Amino acid sequence: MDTNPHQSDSLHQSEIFIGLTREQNAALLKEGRSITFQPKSILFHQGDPAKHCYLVNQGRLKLTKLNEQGREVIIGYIGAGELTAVTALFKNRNYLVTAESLEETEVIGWDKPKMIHLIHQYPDIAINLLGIVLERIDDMQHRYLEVCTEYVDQRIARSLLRLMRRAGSKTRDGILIDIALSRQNIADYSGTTLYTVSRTLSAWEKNGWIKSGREQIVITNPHALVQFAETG
Amino acid sequence: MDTNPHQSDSLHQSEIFIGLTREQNAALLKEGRSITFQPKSILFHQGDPAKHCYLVNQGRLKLTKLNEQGREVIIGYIGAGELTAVTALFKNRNYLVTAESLEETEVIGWDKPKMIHLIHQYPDIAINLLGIVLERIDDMQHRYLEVCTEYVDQRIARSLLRLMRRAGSKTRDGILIDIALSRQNIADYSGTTLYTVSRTLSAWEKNGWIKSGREQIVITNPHALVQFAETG
DNA sequence: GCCTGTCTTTGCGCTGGCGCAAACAAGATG
DNA sequence: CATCTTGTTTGCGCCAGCGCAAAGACAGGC
Repeated sequence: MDTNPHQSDSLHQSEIFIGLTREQNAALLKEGRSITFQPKSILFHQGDPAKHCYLVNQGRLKLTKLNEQGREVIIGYIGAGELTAVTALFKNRNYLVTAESLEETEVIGWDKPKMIHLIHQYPDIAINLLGIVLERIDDMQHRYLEVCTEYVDQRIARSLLRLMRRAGSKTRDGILIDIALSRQNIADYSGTTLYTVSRTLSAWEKNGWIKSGREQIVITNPHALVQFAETG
Repeated sequence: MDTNPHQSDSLHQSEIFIGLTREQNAALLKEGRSITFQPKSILFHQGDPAKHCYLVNQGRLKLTKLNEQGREVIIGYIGAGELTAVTALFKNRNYLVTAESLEETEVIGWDKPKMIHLIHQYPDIAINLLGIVLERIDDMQHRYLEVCTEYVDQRIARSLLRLMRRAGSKTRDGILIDIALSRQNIADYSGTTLYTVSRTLSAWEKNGWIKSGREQIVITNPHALVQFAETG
């Protein structure tokens, strides 16, 4: 599937459209190209020449990064209304991360010349992009600080809380993180190992702070987790 | 000192001016406000309401970030032609880091309304800002990956190499890092402790890779350091 | 309903790196 | 030149967290 996107879905909620008129909005969408990916597809690999920037319209992406030895970390999970690979639009570079769809995922892609042209017409787009990119810096700086200064289990708590805020849905038991998350995934997102994650979650389950299953986390006591994340 | 900046110095070298005409360039400078700080002055504190974005014209700034317990990391060092606190222009937020001058430092500051106005006139400014900010994301993502996956001494090697590229000056013995750097500073920049840095540097000095003194590092064998950083 | 593959748990031993303490070095000050 | 302050080195003990290994749990396919 590979069509022209039209004004629909949850698109208008994205930060990239803030302050744009209906016409500007439509022009932006018209220049983009809608693509739908099956679950577990790779949108792009870290190191490939960066051609397109993507807005997620529906579904969810996992962004990962490898070092020279092949060790992996998860940079983030992004969902509807969020952008990735903005680098492709402004630098002649390779993708900095690998993007993989978790579910069936629809994205809108723009290439560099089109977006540069659009920005010259509607500078508000650039301002919105700056807002989005600055948000990511904030996130990365925080997580960098945390991994440098805090204990592993604090960081695991912070990871769960972050994922809860992005993808939490209320259930009878507590707040379910609506992403299939293995212990390994949580480890890669927290800068630790699956063993340590498993031990830590077991302890929290005994405390009654969470309920966990196979690739599933329900947070039953967010307040306790916040407290723990901040004080250790 | 607090005057109107004029076209001089090394200003034109900054990424923010790329592709601007002489007039646009002048307009941008005209809206900014030049301020000179004595060594070891605080430009702004993390947590203060973010009012101004700064371009360093001369001198050098240290950017640091604290966590809830007061543990500190160094986010980076920036010199002439580089920007900080771009957040101030696009988010109604507080400063994410603390900025301190190392030497006597001249900066140009812009506030939000002026810069937004300028961008609407000259969208290329926004494109340049995006390039700058994306560069920082790249840096933070790399360092995040490194602190999650690599050994301390690899990270110390990478820190020295980064600082060498930013502030290295060739001398008879090797490449001198032209910043007063204590072991503590290197530790805060690498996510470790001053003791570990000291031990590691001692070992490298024995290997003949570096020569170090009080708050001073000369890299005598950069290639060996690169090799070590990548393979451990 | 059984089998297979993936995910999770937990015991156990090990080690990378932390951090105290104490001695030493190098500028700064007067 | 003597003193003071601030930075550096290194020995030593310790522990947070890693990672193997082996067993257990769960889900999906046929």
